Amino acid sequence: MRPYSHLLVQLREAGLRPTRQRLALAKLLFEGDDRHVTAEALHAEAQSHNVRVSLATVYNTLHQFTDVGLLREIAVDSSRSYFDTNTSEHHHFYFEKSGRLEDIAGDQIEIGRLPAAPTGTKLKSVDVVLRLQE
Amino acid sequence: MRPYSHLLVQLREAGLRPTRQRLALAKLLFEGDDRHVTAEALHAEAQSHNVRVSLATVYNTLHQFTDVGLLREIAVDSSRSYFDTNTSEHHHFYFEKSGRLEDIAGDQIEIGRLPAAPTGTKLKSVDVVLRLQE
DNA sequence: GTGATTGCAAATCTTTTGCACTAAA
DNA sequence: TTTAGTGCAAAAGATTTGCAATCAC
Repeated sequence: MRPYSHLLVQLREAGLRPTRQRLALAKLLFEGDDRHVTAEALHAEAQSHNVRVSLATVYNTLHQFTDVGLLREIAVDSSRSYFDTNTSEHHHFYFEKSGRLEDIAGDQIEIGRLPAAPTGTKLKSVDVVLRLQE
Repeated sequence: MRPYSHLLVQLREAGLRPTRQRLALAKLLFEGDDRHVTAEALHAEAQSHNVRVSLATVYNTLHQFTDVGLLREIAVDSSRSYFDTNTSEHHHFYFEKSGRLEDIAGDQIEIGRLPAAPTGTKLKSVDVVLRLQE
């Protein structure tokens, strides 16, 4: 039995070499429930699982995964980047005090009407954030 | 005739001493059309108008104005903070390549249904960002 | 006067980069 | 081999902070 073969395939298909670091980070990110991570947090998690990865590689990997569509980057706080393992259409609660993000299923928010994208531009995404005070 | 008396009053009412720097920045921000600024951009604008203000004071002032409700902070890019002089309910187009923001009137986007705020939290705002590719 | 505000420079925090080393194909 | 990927340390960029000097009241 080959462990993590699906992750291996997933990386290969995305055109990324399945290196030890990428596989380990993919395992942390994609096994289990959907999650929201910062680079710093994922790096700490890797350390605590005895995965040796540099912070620079964590940053590189998060961006590469985002580029190939395995992750989605969420802008809710101008001081840190969050990455979401759920790439389907959905929205977010943002707990301002704790900095935590929580998914809102796409069908939980109905958007009735949208303005057209300005000429010469293409609508890339509709991001809805419900900011919460705790 | 006292110039900028309305700005002066506005600051006083907010509990902020109308210092030379705050008045000058308020003039740049609130006279004329609604606008979106970064600290860096406002600082540069002040310089070019021969207003001597330090960048640190621009940051302080933007945050103080935000705290008293004269500005609204917009999170669209994890690397810089934008401040919006339009504090009424509305949304934004974000031109990813150029980093420009454009207002969308509140009534241009209809949100039909929203999930309830989780127990123990209060909904502070509903932020909708339409990301555009140029 | 006295307490708030400012400016400067240093510090901090997140993220990126250059480059020699290592590993995957 | 050959080329992509990694780690490190340094650099970069945005923002904050400490503190003495200055200003508003």
